[in-house]
Amino acid sequence: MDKPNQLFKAFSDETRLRILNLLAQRDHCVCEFQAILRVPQPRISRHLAYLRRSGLVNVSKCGKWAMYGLAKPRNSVHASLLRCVNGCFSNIDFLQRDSARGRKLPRVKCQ
Amino acid sequence: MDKPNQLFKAFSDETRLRILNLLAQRDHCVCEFQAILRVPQPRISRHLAYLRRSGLVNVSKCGKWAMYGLAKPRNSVHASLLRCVNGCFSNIDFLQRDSARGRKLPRVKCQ
DNA sequence: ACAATATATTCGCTTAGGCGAATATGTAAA
DNA sequence: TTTACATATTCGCCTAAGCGAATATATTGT
Repeated sequence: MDKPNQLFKAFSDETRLRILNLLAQRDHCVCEFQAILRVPQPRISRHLAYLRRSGLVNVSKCGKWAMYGLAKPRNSVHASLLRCVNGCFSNIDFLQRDSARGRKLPRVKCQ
Repeated sequence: MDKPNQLFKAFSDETRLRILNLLAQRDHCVCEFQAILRVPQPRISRHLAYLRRSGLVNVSKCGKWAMYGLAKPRNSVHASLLRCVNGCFSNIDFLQRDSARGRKLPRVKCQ
């Protein structure tokens, strides 16, 4: 497997774009995504599962939280898409609003 | 409209990736795509229509041929994706094989 | 033990979009 | 004008994947 178009498909949903954009800032748990994105929790978990299957994020359990972070790029398309997250996403209004909300969110105390 | 995830969706199909990759080299008509990609013609026309709707390519009629070319980027995501076409696609084997076939194809005489 | 919190998964439904086969249309060459 | 070529579109079918609602499971605090 590992067809290049699969990675683009992972970027082709708005909720997933918003998640990836937030993860460019720092790792987040599901409940933080809930607070920032204001969408139902099953929807967030569903898309996180999709991103995990695509190899774009990884999870680490930490007490009762599941911390999600961006995975290291495994090929050039992956790397290129990550550069897009960190670069051109700053021109997209609703993603920047998410980032702003993310910055003023208190961290979950983990460990 | 013009949601950023729509552009990624346009990249999320293999046939469309192959078309975009070939267009990075030069403009092509449908029959050239047929010769290079070796897939049925309606499939090519279908995906070209999709790419046109997405604002990624434009057509110009030229005698009995329809010449397709990459559209000028309209925003930063679009520009970023075009950079990916010209950059990281060179690491993808089947796309490079397409490009090679494209290079040795005789041009259609138009005008 | 119980309640609250955090997360994942299943269900049934609905839509987008992929496909090949067939067909329609437009242009040019004979 | 008939024929061949180039392209687009329609059809019916099928799968991927989106959604909310409900529910299951795990962990922690009381």
